[in-house]
Amino acid sequence: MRRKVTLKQIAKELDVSISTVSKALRNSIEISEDTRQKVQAFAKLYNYRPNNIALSLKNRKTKTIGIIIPEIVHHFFSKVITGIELVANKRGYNVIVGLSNESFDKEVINMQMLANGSIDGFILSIAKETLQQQDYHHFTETINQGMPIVMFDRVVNEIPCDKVIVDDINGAKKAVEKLISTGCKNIAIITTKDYVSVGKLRTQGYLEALEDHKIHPKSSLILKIEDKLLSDDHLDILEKEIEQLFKSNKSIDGVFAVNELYAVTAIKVARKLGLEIPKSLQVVSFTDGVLSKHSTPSLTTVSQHGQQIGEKAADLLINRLELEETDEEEEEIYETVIIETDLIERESTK
Amino acid sequence: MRRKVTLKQIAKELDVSISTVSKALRNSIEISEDTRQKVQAFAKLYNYRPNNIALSLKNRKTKTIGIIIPEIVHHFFSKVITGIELVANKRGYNVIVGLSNESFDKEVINMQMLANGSIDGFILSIAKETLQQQDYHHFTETINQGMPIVMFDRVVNEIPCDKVIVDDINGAKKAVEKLISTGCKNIAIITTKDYVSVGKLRTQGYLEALEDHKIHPKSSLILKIEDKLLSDDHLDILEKEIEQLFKSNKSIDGVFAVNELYAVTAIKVARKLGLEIPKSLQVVSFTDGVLSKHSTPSLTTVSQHGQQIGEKAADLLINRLELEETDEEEEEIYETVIIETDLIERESTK
DNA sequence: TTACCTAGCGAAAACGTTTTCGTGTTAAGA
DNA sequence: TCTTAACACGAAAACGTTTTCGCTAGGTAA
Repeated sequence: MRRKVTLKQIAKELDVSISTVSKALRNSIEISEDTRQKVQAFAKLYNYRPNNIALSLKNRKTKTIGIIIPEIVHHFFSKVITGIELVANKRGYNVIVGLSNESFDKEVINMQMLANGSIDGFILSIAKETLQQQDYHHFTETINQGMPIVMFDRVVNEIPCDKVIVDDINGAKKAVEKLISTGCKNIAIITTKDYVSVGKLRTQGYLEALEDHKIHPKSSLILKIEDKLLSDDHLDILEKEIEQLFKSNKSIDGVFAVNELYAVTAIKVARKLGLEIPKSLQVVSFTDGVLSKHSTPSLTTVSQHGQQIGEKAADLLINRLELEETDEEEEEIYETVIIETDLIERESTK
Repeated sequence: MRRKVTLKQIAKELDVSISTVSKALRNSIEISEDTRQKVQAFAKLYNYRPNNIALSLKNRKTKTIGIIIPEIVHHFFSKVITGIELVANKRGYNVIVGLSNESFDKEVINMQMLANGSIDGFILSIAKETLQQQDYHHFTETINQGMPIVMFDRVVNEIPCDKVIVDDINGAKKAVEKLISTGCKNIAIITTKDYVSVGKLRTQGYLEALEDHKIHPKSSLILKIEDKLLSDDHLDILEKEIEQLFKSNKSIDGVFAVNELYAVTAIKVARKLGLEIPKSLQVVSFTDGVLSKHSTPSLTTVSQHGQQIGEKAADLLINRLELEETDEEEEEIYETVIIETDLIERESTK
């Protein structure tokens, strides 16, 4: 087992100085053709590669991006990571992942672990607990220390940083309009409590779509689920709540669910109640994940283009990192990119 | 914007030496109570944190684990990452993720990027292309340079490293035995071509289960799918193949699918052909993902405990890293941990 | 008084690079 | 022969730590 070879070892072996080796490997004109060849041959033989850590220390940058997301076992977030990784790698960066698990403390700790030199900047989506507590000091501190952040999906406006968001309102509008245009008169929404920003926005889109078509929203058709129910353990509670919704509103002919799970659960319940889909009940969901595509009936859904979001976020971050490099005057102008959604029509609507 | 403060700056500010500051912060007895308090107060005020990169360089270890997986938009792999991240964080390590995208080249490049000092060891699952080409030099080279590897799920025996694998054979046996015990007489398997190691093993389990029950396997009931069809674009081809299987074998009353997608697709096709599930056709799948749980009917499935695999892999790797540290004599004894599967019974079987 | 100990601190090396700034040798020009 | 310039290379600093080893001043023991 031979350890990784260093410049020093090569220098010693060839009886030249470290500087000479370094220069020879970088094809400096200062070094004679002879020496250069000798060094390069030797380096190749021993498979020399510069030590990244030493380079990071010297250059004061790591060429690594830190990602903090609430969870990874989630179609949308893993798609985003795929996108980030794609452009990061293309542009010579690595990606280091921290999971907040929707917890404020873990988010803070994870950011501290990474902010001490391990990475050049963050791409993150805020934990639910953080959104609830509205404590964002760890973000501002990080930014104040000169480390740029790009937020995606779950963002807060008061933080000065680039952001990549989904057009939740319009996405929801598209979904509801689809239901309206196919003849639904009583459209229910299954959404989350308002502190989940995306839930709130999608609810808003739902209301706007109804308003645009002169339909008066009924509060009995708006079901707000306590978000913790997303965890699988509470699936039965979720089912009960939805069943209650259907039973007390027999006239429902369309459902807009703000995520896949709510949608498939709604379908499951509806079937149990003898409703036929899409004939007597149409369903549209948000988030185009594996469930939408492969459940029966497959779901008409609003696609958020997670990968594209990741790609954009990575580009924004790296652009800013490399701009700082040349122009020490950083402009404090931050961008908010909105990624448009698409409505993907499948079997759950007419 | 104030940049991160360093020992040097604190030293200058307080008019002491760098060594004194360092020692004071680490509560060395060499430093007087007075100085210690002064330094610690100052450090706290300016929120001093040691620079990770400098520590990594000095200690010759990064406290970071490199993960290379074929893809991340996949329930099993993201579960594994969750597990790795969990114990890594608990034990003071970070996690850096590389995606091979099932490509040999990307696997090699990713490993090279990380192996140059960025990480202390790898946890990985081999890309399909690598398995096909059977070129494993990048693994042996990494190991020869003194960097430990832990492989999980898709492993090759000839590489000297710790491994964490699923008991695919027994998992498949459990699945098939479930079908047999509920009265199935003609059990088909939908699997992958043999170069995918896990597909091969699950097929083997299927055959063994049949044999154990004196059932003669029929080659017409074994459908081997070209694995590239897993990508969504080829869904229709997959459907056609399965339809063909059912049509030419009307007597099939049980299906064992080696992954969720094959299973739900089989169910879809079966329904189209008028088969009732689980009454006239029972289905068991491998991999307990989101589809199994939430599709209708929900799937009886073999759970691989991805998170547990991740946790175990991380523990194995970190144990080895910290063993190297104390005892320079590394024992070249590698462990292969087998994680048992569980059969989770749901609606797709009787 | 001499010798010695100890508390408290600083200098310097080391981790592996890159880069700036010498410096010595040789050959060409005057 | 002397000056100068090009050439080829080396020394050293810097990135931010930790740690070993010395050093000094003051105190204690003989």
